[in-house]
Amino acid sequence: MSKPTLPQGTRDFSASVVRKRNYIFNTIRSVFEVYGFQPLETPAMENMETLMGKYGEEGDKLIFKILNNGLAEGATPEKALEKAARSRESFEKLLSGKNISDITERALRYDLTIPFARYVAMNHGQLTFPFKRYQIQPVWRADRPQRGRYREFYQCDADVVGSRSLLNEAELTGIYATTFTKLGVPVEIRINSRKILAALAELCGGSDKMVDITVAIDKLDKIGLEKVKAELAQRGLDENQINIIERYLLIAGSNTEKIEQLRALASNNATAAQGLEEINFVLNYQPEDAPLAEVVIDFTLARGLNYYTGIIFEVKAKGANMGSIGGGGRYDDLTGLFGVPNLPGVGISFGVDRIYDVMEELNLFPQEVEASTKVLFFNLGEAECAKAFQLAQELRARGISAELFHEQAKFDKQFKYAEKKGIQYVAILGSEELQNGTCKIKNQSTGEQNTVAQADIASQIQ
RNA sequence: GAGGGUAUAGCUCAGUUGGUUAGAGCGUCAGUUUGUGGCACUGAAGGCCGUGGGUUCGAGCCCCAUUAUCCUCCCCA
Repeated sequence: MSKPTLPQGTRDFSASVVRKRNYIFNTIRSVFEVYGFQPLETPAMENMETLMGKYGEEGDKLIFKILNNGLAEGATPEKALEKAARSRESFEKLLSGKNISDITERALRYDLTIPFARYVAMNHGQLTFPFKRYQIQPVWRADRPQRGRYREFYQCDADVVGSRSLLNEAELTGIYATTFTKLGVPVEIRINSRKILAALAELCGGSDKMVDITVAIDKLDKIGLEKVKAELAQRGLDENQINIIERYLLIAGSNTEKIEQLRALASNNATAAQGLEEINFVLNYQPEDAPLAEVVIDFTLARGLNYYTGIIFEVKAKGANMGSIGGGGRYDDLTGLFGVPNLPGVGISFGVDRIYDVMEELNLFPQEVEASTKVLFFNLGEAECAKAFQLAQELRARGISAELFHEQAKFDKQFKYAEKKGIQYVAILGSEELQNGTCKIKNQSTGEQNTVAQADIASQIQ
């Protein structure tokens, strides 16, 4: 019998990790709530056709598919054989990349946006627009695990659907800013507009080149200007076009400086002007009570998902070696994919698992997040134990977490248990205290110890 | 999908040109110590050296394969 293992890229979470993760979830959820978003949950699995083709060619490969049941079963042996034969045929088709619904018709959720779009398309008659929902659930991707990348991870999404107002973008920026400030994580919220990228493509003489251009410039941080230029040339852009892109990529400085430089470069392009207007609007609504979040323009920001049409977001933690910890943007017609056209939307996503890793790396979790049991009653004899049990119950009734040591044991052992579990107070109730109706309360961190009346224990440990 | 590293005690890791009975620190358990923990000391338990082949008189060490895991690229949260 070999040791049991976990599927690649999945994890168990022990008590302290769960507590810290919940701290992040609760912080994000509370911000979503105060901005007026409503919760939604969708199933772990969706129909295959709901997901396929929504994330690009690469994305389809990363979707976890669920094998159909009963691939070789039937009411009679003959039918079972027939079914098995059909399954074999379908499997051949699957291998050659054709119709696969005979083999797999369900798949695990890949993100929260597409299931949300599916939900809105199914329920648009009942919803009040603009519809603001948030969703905190795990998603699954058949990616190769590595640092900051898991096969099962949580996303926390907030989307507004049914409104073209840029106020939504401003509010979502505010959600990012307040959440990361509450969590104590210094971040850069990078924004750009797909319209700016479209304008760049227009300036280079072909909107059809937009994908080529964005794919190449998105790599600027990683491979450098020269290699980006080489890649552009390889993708069929001429010297003049590459020249314009180079000037575009060299835009730098403060937000206002960047805007000026872009204006100079794209002075008479209407699409660029629209994009700049969007960016300006969002910048003018920067929240003032969120000092840890800095909103910066990043004209090289492109983002892969091809359904974005307006403002796009990406969040990077400052001082941590980690990819983006959040992202999102505006999509003009997401539900169109599901037969309900003309419903625009905009949304953002938090990557909790990466936020956790960053907070762990930068040591940002407040100590009290890990607090468990508040007080441990020592077990010092039969009668003492009975009294301690009663006192523990009284504390529990008042919402104070209390434990009674499970057996009579030496002080040493009971103290060590309290220490290891990080229990803040121990309550010592021995024969003497039992007789006097008192109890000794010791603060584990300071070593301070007081004898108090049994009725006063709760107030003593608050 | 492409490339690289690692695999030895519960955990982190040593292990000499290939040579007798594979080590350390931490952790665990027990004792010093049955009314005051964290410290110290003493002792104990705990290993098919990832798995399968091969080379050799002899393999934890060399070779091949395989699996797992970590990292990089692609892409992403």
